[in-house]
Amino acid sequence: MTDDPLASTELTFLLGMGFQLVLGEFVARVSAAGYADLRPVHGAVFQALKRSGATSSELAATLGVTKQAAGQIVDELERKGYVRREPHPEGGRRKLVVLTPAAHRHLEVAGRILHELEASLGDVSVLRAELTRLIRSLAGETLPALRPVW
Amino acid sequence: MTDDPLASTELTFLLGMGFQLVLGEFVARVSAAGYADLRPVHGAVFQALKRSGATSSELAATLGVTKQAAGQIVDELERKGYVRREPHPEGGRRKLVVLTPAAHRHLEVAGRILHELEASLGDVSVLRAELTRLIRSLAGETLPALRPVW
DNA sequence: GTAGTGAGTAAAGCGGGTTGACTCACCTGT
DNA sequence: ACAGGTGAGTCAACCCGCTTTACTCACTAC
Repeated sequence: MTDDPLASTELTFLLGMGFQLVLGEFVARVSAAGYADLRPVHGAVFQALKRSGATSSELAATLGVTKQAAGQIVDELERKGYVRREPHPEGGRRKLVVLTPAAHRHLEVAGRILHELEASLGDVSVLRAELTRLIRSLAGETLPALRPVW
Repeated sequence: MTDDPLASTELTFLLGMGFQLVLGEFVARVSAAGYADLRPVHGAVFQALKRSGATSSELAATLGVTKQAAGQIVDELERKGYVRREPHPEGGRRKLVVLTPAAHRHLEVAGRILHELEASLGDVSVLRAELTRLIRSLAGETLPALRPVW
């Protein structure tokens, strides 16, 4: 017990493995809930758009990718019925990308799954506090985009 | 302070962001130390081979990729002078991939950087314990391969 | 010997991004 | 009024790292 190999494993690997396991479990449950056509990056898109939408260039900045890549993701989500491109209220060539009701339903399901998952892990309040401290000490005030990392 | 936005952030995102930040800092320091030609997966290869080498098929299993992908990685590291293919002592078509002195030097540098990085983060013993608990509860005894996730 | 097994390799394909070039709507200065 | 600049969007080409498919070859078992 005291010689658990994890005790001598680098912190970096512990973080990576923890993230990989939690994310894998989340993706599996979301997929089982009928969303096998969505990748984690699509969840990030939904989060970014859920308040009042955004242009795809704004979305690109949030996701930390080029605007072309963001455009491709929006194309795909539009084909699948999760977003629509509307004329932008401020005009120009801008288009406002907004979520459809299907996307809002997905957000509810994904949120529920995330909370169930977190609850099944026991008391994670200490872990949350420690991670928060770690993130603040490395990133300072401004949090970077969580790049698609899978 | 009590309304830190991170307090209401999903645990999954906290893990991902922590991992991304720590890994990014590690990669930046390793790169600055003269190893800009190496990706994290190469570090995983070095770890897997450092004791007594392995065949590329064994390496593939460790990394969680196909044997062709492992072969390509070995090709690249061989070109860069970090590994050699030797005849395998047990014969067959097997080849034993072993590290060159350059790779061992890299392992020393990377190890030192990891420990400096961890030390600069203050007391991470609680974080380590919590992560260990999380990983055990999701993965059980057998730890999965840490897939290249960047 | 002949058939099977398993390591290694060659080639093509693919997913998800980037780079570069372009169009078009709207400023802005003169 | 209109010439030039600016920024959003999009098309096309490319690239990287991995997978899939198909094969060659060394050895083993019958």
